[in-house]
Amino acid sequence: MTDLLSQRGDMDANETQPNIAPGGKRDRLIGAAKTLFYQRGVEQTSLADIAGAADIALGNVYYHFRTKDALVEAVIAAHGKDILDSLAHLNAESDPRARLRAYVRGGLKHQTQLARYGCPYGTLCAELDKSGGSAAQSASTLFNLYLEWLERQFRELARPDAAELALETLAAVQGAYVITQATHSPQHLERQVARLDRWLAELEGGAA
Amino acid sequence: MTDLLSQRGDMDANETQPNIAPGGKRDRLIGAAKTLFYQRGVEQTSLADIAGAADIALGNVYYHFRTKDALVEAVIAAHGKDILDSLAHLNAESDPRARLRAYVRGGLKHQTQLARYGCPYGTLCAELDKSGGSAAQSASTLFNLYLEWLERQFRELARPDAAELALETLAAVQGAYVITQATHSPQHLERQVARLDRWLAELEGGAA
DNA sequence: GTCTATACGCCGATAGAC
DNA sequence: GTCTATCGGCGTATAGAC
Repeated sequence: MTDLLSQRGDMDANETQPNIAPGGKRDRLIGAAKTLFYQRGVEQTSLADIAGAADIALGNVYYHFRTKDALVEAVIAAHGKDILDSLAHLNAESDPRARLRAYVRGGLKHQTQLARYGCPYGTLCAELDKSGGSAAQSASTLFNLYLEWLERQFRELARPDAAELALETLAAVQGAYVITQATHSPQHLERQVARLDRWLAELEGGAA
Repeated sequence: MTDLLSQRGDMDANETQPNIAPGGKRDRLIGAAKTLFYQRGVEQTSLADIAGAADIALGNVYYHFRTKDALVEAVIAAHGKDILDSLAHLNAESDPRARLRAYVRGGLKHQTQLARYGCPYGTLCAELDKSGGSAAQSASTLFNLYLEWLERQFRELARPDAAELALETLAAVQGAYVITQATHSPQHLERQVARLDRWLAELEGGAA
């Protein structure tokens, strides 16, 4: 999980400088794959679909990624970067309680997508886990990014049970996403988010 | 959702009495499919896998189910029956609070499986939802069975917010399952279940 | 009803021209 | 680096003997 974000896939094989420009193509492939994997699932998305969405010839995909699995890993790494970016954004909030409340309310921004396709990370983890490949382990690290951040916030609230609260919070959010997708009801998400926001607002714990 | 459990698949086409014996073969196919769909996912499970696990020739599968989708629907119906059975079992508890607590503790019986493959119904719903087929709608009815039962229990506890509490409970349980699978940690499930059990024990509400 | 054999299409991956 | 063409394998579904 340490070098999850520093790795650039599997390009730098043995050449000193394979290509200076990181190339829009590689990023376009990852972006298209990220979207399609999320909407249709990994197994239901063919490399031809991804290449088409990224306007790249099918055979050329293999220049950037040796196998489909390598592309999956790159998408996971891109998700990790997205998560770190959003957490950095949350850190701009004034105090830990405000950060936590902004975190749970953040799901409302993707209400429609969540109701259709569920949580991008949760559903990806669940699918890869059943496939049994090595990518499952990489995907589970995405949750750890959230857990560590959550635990830090609760510690700053001087809560001795910070680790417990972090798990409880993540579980509550994930549960809300699951029933939101299953029922296709964005209203359910609003209700659960409002409840969690209230819970955090009333949670005991002084600022550090 | 009404006739989810009464349908027997798509056998009774136009024959008066196609076959008296419901046949162990059909049930064996459904049982094998239920297990494999759960462990590997629907898309990753081929009909050859299922036929092999059920000791039935591949071509013969199509005598019992016109398409793979029909088999998926039959598995969903079987899940519905399992759920109703387990709920009927819970109804043997003396009072609604005891029934609710027995429900959340029930997950501990499948701790190992949950840590490996997640919730059988939740992961199935999530996968089918992305595939876009008609089976997704059928799968979502499984959650409704739980929601209706949960709401009934909270109503018997004289809670005016019974529907809200039902959603909250189901979301909490599903969230616990998601992080249990993602972290492969049965201990996390124990922790969350214990917390929910305590919450239910201390929840205000008199017996009806 | 149950089986074997096979049609047909799609997908991951490769070869090789440019 | 990028493209076209294609191989090999697998999966759903069907045909037809028994």
